[in-house]
Amino acid sequence: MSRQLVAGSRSGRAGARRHSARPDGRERRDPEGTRRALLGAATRLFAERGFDAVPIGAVAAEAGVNKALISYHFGGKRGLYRAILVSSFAELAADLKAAEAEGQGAARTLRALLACLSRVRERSPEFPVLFVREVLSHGVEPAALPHMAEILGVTQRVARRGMREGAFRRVDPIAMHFALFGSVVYFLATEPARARAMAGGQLPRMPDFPQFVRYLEELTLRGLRPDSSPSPARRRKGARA
Amino acid sequence: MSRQLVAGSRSGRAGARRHSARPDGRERRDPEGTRRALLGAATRLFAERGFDAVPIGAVAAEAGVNKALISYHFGGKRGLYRAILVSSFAELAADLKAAEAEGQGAARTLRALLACLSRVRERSPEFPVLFVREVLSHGVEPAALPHMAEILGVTQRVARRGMREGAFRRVDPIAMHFALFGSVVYFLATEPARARAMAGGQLPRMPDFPQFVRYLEELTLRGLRPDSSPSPARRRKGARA
DNA sequence: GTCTATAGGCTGATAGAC
DNA sequence: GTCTATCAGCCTATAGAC
Repeated sequence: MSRQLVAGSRSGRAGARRHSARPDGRERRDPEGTRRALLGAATRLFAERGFDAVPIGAVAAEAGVNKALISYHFGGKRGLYRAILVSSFAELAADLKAAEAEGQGAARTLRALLACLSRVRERSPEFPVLFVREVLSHGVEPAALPHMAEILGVTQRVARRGMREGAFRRVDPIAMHFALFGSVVYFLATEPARARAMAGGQLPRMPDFPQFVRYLEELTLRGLRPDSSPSPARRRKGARA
Repeated sequence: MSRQLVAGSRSGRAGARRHSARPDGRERRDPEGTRRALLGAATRLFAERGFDAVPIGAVAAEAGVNKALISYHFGGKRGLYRAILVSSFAELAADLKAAEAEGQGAARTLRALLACLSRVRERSPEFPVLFVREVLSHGVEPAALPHMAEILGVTQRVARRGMREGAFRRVDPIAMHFALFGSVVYFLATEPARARAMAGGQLPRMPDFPQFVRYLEELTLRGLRPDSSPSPARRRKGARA
C-alpha cells in the first residue's frame, strides 16, 4: 500500500511545501504534498457527495493535481477512498481510547468521550459524514471494521464500568452506545446539509453543537442515575427501585 | 396516504392483478402493478447501495420489468427516486403528526412517537436508510424539505409541551429532537449493515430494537424530570433545582 | 403499455513522453 | 513523479416496432 495507508495524515495541509510556480499560476508540489492534497480534496468531496457521485477528475481538480496521479499514488479511486477511510477510522478509535484511559470514573470518562467527539468535529467536520456514509454502505470496507468494533467497545466499556462502580443503573451497554454515539454522529453528519439548507433560507435556525453535547451529557447522567425511581408514568417488569 | 404522492398513480386502486403468464415464466402486470414493482425494487436497491451506485437496469431486473418503463412511468431515474422519497417522507411526517395528536400528556406523546417509529421499521425497514442517505446528500430533494421541517416540528412541540405541562425540565427542543430522533434513525439506518456484517461473522451480536427503544424512552423520561437535581458531578450556570 | 435497439455522454484506468 | 492522449466500458435516455 502506498505510504502505509497514509497513516496519521491529518486533514490539514500543514507541510505542503511549494516547489516552484508554473506559467499557469498553479504550483508544483513534492510527492508528499501531492498525496496530501489528494487526500484532503477527496475527503471533502466524498463527504459532500458520496463516493459514487464524485468523478476522479473532480478530486484532481480540487487538489490542483493531475488525474493520473490518483492511480499512481493510491492505485485508483477506490484505493484513495480506502486510504482516507481507514486512517480516519483508526484515528477516531485511537482518540476515543485515549479519552477512555484519561478519565477516572464512568461519569468523567463519558464526558471525556464527548469532548473527544467535539474535537473530531473541529479537526475535520467532514469525517462524521464520511463515517455515516460508510456505515450505511452495502459492503463496509473490511479494513475499517476492526476500528468500528473498537469504537463500539469503548462506549460499551464505559457503560459496564459505570454499572460496576454504581454510578449508572442497570442498562444495556449497546443501547447506551447507540443513544450516545448515534445521536452525536447523526447531529454532526447532518450538520453540513443543515448549513446548506439554511444558506438557502429553507430552515429557520442552526442548532448549536456544544449546547447539544451539554444536553446529551446532562440527559445521560441524570437518566442513568441508579437512585432515581423508575419512570413515573409506567413501571416495567424487572425495573429496580 | 402514500398513494397519489407516488407520482402520477392516478385513480390507482390496489390490485397487482396478473394478466398472463409469458413463455419465460415472468409475469405481465397491469400498469399500476408495474409502477409498484418499480417503486418497491427501487426502494430496496437505492437504500442498499445508494442512488448513484444503482444502474437503472438493476432496478428493472429486480422489478421484473423493462428498463424503458422507468422513463415512461417516472420520467427517468431521478423521477423514480423522487417519487419514493417524497411519498416516504410525507408518510412519516403524517404518521408522526397522528401520533402526536393521539397522546395526551408529553410523556405519553413521546412514547407514541417512538411507537410510531417502531411501526415504520416494520412497515419498511429500508426507509431509515433512505432517509439518512438523503439527509446527508449534497442537495436535499426540495420536494422533501417541507416534510423534514414537519418532522422536526413534531419533536420540538413535544418538548415544549412537556415543559409547559411541567413534565420536563427546561431544555433546548432542538437538542431533544436530535437526541431522540437522531439516535433512533441512526440505529435503524445502520441495522441492515449490521445484519450483513453479522452474517459475515464480523460482529458479535445484533442489538435488539425494541430493547433500544425502551432504553431511550426510559432515559429521556428520567433524564428530563424536572424534580431531579442536576448532574451530581458538575453544576452549570442556569441549572435549576 | 411494453419492448428492442441504439445513440451519446461520461468515467476510470493506462501507455508512454517528459 | 508528472502529464497528455486515448480507450474500452457502462450508463441513461429515447425512437420506433409491436
